[in-house]
Formats: sequence, structure tokens, C-alpha cells
Amino acid sequence: MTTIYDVAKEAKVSVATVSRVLNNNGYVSEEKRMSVKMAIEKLNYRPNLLGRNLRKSESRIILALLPSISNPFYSKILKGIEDVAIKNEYNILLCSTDSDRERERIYLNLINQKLADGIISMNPIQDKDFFLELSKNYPIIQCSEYNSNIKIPYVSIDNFRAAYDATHYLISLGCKKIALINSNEKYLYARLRKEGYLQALRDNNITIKDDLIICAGIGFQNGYDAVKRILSKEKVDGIFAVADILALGAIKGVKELGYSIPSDISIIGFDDIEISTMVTPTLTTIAQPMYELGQQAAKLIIKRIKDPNFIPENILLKHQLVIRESTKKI
Amino acid sequence: MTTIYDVAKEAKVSVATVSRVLNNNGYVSEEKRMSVKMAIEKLNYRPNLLGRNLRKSESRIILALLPSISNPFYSKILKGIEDVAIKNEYNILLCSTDSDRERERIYLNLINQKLADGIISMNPIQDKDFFLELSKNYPIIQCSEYNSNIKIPYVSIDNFRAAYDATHYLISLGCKKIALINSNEKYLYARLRKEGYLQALRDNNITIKDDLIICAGIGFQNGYDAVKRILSKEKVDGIFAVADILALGAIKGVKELGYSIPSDISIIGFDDIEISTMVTPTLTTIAQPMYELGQQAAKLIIKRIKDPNFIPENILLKHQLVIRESTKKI
DNA sequence: TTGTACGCGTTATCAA
DNA sequence: TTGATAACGCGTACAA
Repeated sequence: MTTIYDVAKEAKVSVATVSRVLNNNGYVSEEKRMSVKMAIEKLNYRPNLLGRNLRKSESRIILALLPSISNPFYSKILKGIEDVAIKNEYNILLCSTDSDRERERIYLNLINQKLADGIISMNPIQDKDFFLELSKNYPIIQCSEYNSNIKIPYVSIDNFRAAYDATHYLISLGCKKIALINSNEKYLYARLRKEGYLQALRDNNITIKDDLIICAGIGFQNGYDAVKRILSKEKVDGIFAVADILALGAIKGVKELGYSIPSDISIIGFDDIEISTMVTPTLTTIAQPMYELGQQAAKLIIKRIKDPNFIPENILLKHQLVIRESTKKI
Repeated sequence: MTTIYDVAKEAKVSVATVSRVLNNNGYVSEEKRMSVKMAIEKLNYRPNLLGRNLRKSESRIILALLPSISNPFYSKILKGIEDVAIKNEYNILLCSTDSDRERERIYLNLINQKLADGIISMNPIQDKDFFLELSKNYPIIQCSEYNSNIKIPYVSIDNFRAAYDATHYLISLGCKKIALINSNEKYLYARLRKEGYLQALRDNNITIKDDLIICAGIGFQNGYDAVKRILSKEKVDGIFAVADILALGAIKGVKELGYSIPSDISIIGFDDIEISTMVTPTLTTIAQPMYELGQQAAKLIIKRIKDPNFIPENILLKHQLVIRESTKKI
């Protein structure tokens, strides 16, 4: 492999001069700059980042920790992260944990092994103490999912308010019996959205019925099962599912039971993933700015890496009600 | 930061001994091994990978080059890659190019800057010469999409055969007028699937009509537009879309025009992405073993990294016809 | 404006 | 079985 020494020899200068040309700093005469550039060209030289990284004590790698890469929600965020990262000459290490604690640990440790300069975590944190300890010594940002008990900055949306808005919208359509299909309450967002749902009902003097609240997992099948369970007991006129994927399952279940959407039952989802526009009826939902979430998280972490004294403020981005075909005024 | 020297001092041994304990090689007395381990524990020492990587001239990073992370097809492959990688102590660098040549170049160059030990490319290659040149000096595997003119090993499926099977299946159902909604023919898979479609028609003495063959892009809207264009000219009884996402668009278009699926028109897709089971009707399709494609590609590239003399054979994995609700015997 | 020489943290060779 | 020390390739302080 050709090194900076080879280039120096070819250009008849010292390695220091080559390095100066490479990094565009320090004084270099035009003449030498040219001959260095020609030598680089001739030898097809590319600096070895392993050497550079060690010398500079940086990896220029950002670790993106997420539960699952197959979830379109995360992949949109990831895209935002990647776009900002590449503009700033950072690279993204893909770390999907599948909620495996062991795996999470392996990935997190990369940062104290200096293979990553910072971490963006979209994971519900499993090993809280370890994570917190890590954040004292290294740049870490939480994105979308976060743990508010822990003093680690986050970029997210106002889940309470968003769920409130979703529920309130159903109420404004005339719905009186509104079911909630929630996901696993180990997620903070799930707990917050449930609160938002409850508050909206209270504010409008609608009785809260435990039978209408289901804690499903996260996934199409869970939404499908949940709605069947609910409707087997009681007819509803509105359904709020805390994730589009749950809503899609619910739509299928509702259809199978012979109800029509939105005439009999209005359904609203959450996230605004692409699929929501592809189904029939298209899905009314609360849109999260997924791409922007990723962008903001990346910007924060990069700023933080550059300046360790910079303490990011938490950021809550705006959600948006997107009305499509699955909801209708009664 | 604590280094191997700190550990050596604490354990009252040399750095060489610490290194031996760390890497489990060479002879170390049980006594010293223990005291090194205790020192590591006490100081909470973690080896700096930047130093190790430079010394060993490896990054233990594999670069995953793909067009778009948001496409569920690629994210499934990626999962297969990641799972194999982590088992072998490799990490995955996420490189989505968005078909941007500049960006592709940036990512590809990481390998001759030694930040990656190998590349798995799912991209239709833009800069063929550069790519080929690179593959002479570095481990590269093509996965799913590949360029057969170039001598770079690949893992894929038999796209010709798979498309033939899809078309043949429609014919076996009694379809006489079968449309093809293809994606962009810059992709090899698109060209191969078209060939498979044509061959199946020929083998069954069905007239090939250019009006029934549309080169759409890739995406839901494209499928939707394509089917409207086709049906505005001529009624068909079968549609083969070369990607599920196109098929989903087609389903929507067909429905809007008042035809029923599968009674009036049978539709078959390709890929078997998750959404295909969530729509109504659920989609008959040719399933690609996406996860396995990723796994195989990762296994090959790792084997190749370990042994530069190992020349991988091309691998074609089996596809599978998955029959659901969108097709029916006439 | 340029060059010499050191050190980033690790592994591996060699001699003891 | 152990330790001293030379690399790995780079950037930069310092001297010139």
C-alpha cells in the first residue's frame, strides 16, 4: 500500500508538507502544492483513515441504535441521520438490537472502544445504569423514543399532545365510543399516548371504559387481534391505534366483521408511514416528522461531538393531523 | 483515557503480557493472567480499537451499499447481513446512495481508505470501471442486483426463471391476456424478468402485445399509473408486476376502474414484502429469500476477507410462489 | 515556508 | 513464560 511517505518521496518534499496539502492547513508554496498533488494523482494515493483516526483520536462514525431496521418508521429516521452525517463527513454504523440486551451491550461498548464518536439511540433503554454512565463520558442523544428519567438530551415529538389531538379529532367527528389500541407500555411513547387519549375523553365528558383499551404488541397481527377482541364485546364508532401498522391490522379486522370504514367506524393511526396511503381506505393519521427527527438528532450529536461543553436542549418537533379516507363525520 | 500501559503498570507486568491476555494467545502463567484480569476490571479498561485496527490493518467493518434504506426489500437483506456480521465480530456501515453517483463514490472510496474491509453492493453499478478496478484490490460481493458483465461474485436469485414461473402460473389459471408492469430496465433484474415473462408467453403460444408491457419506475404510484394506462386501451385478465409495491399500486388502480380482483383480473407481484399480507386482497407473489440473500452475502464477504485467495462462486437462491387472494382460476 | 521527529494505542517479533 | 521495542500511517509541535 502507498503511504504518505511514498508521496513525499515522489514529490521530493517531507511528509509534513504532504499532510499540509492533504488537510489544507499550514503554509505550502504553490509550487510544492502542485508537485504534491501530482504525486498523489500519479500514485493514486488515498490517506489511510486507520492511521488518521488513531492520530486524531476520532472515528468519524456515529452509532445508530434502533430496535429494528425493517420497521419503516426507523428507516425514515435513519435516512435523516445519514443525510446529515454524510454532509459532515461522518459515517453511520448500523446497530439494530432486536431488543436483545446482549446485542445492545455489544454495540454500546463500541463507543468506549473509540470506534464511534457518538450515539443516537432510538431504543427503549434496557440497561439504564450502564447507559447513563456512558452518557457522562460520551456524546449520546435519544431520538424519538426516550427515557425522561434520565438526563440525556432527546429529539422527539409531544406524544401526549399528539394522541390528544388524534382522539379529539375523532370526538369532533361525533364519535362517542372510542377504542384505543396501544402498543407495549414499556415504551414511553405508548404510556404518553394513552394519557393523551384519556385526557381527551375526560375533557369531553366521555366515559372511559377499560374494555375499550387494549395493550397489543406492535405489528399488523396485533392490531387485527385487538380489534376483534374489542368488537366481540362491544360496538365502537371510533378507533385510535397508536401506530399505523396497528391501524392497518385493525382495518382488516373491522372489514372482516362486516363493518364499513368510515361509515360505521372511523379509524385513525399514528406515524404516517408510506403504506398508509396504499391501503383501502387510505388511513387518517398523526404524521411524525421522521426524517426531520433524524436530521435534528444528527445535527445535535455532531455539534456535541465537536464541542463537549455544548449541552443540547431537548427538542420536540411538531406532529400533524393528516386526514384521509378512514375517518368521516357521523 | 486508560491504555494498555496503565493496565500493565497496575498488574505489574509488561504491555506484551496484557496484550496476550486480551487476545488469548501466547503463553501467560495463570498467576499473571489473573492479575491482568483484575487490573482490567479495576481500571475498567477497554482496548482502543483505533490503535488495534491500525496495528492489524483491518477495520472489521463491512460496507453495505444500497439504493435506499426505506425500501423494505433492502432492509430485510440488511438484517441478514447484520446478523451474520455481528456473529463474526464485524460491523455494518450503512451506505444508501439514493442512486447519487457522487455519494456512491464517497462510500466506495472508504474501502481504499481502509475504513472498510469489504463491500456488499446491492446497487446497480453506476461507475462500472471504477467498481471493477476496486474489486481487483478489495473484497467485493454483489447481492441481489448484479452486473453479469463484470467478474464480481454475486448472490441473487434466478430472475428469469422466477418471472417465468409467475407468468406461467397466471397462464395455468386460464389467463389469456397478461400485462407486464416492469420497473426501470437499467436494473438487470428488470431485464431478466421481462425475458422470463416473454418466454412463458411464447412457450404457451400467447401473442405478445407491446401495449401490455409497461416500463414503470419503482413505486406505488408507478404501479397505479401503469395499470390505468394499460386498461384504458385494453382489458386484460392477468397482471404480473415485477415488484410487490408496483402490484399494490396496480390493485388500487384496478379497483378504481371497477374491476374486481381476482374475479376479473388476477394479479401477481414479486418480492413478498410484509405489506403484501396486509392489503385486501392479499397479494399472490414470488417470494425472494431476502434474509438469506443477506446472510449468504455476508458469509461470502467474510470468508473472502479472511482468505484473499478464496474466490466465491456465484450463488442463486431459490424463489417461491406464494399463492394468496389476488389470483384465481378463471 | 519547510523538515525532523515524536506520539496516538495497539500487536507482534525477538531475545532473554 | 516474559519483557523491551519496533512497527502500523498519520498529523503536528517545534526548530530551522
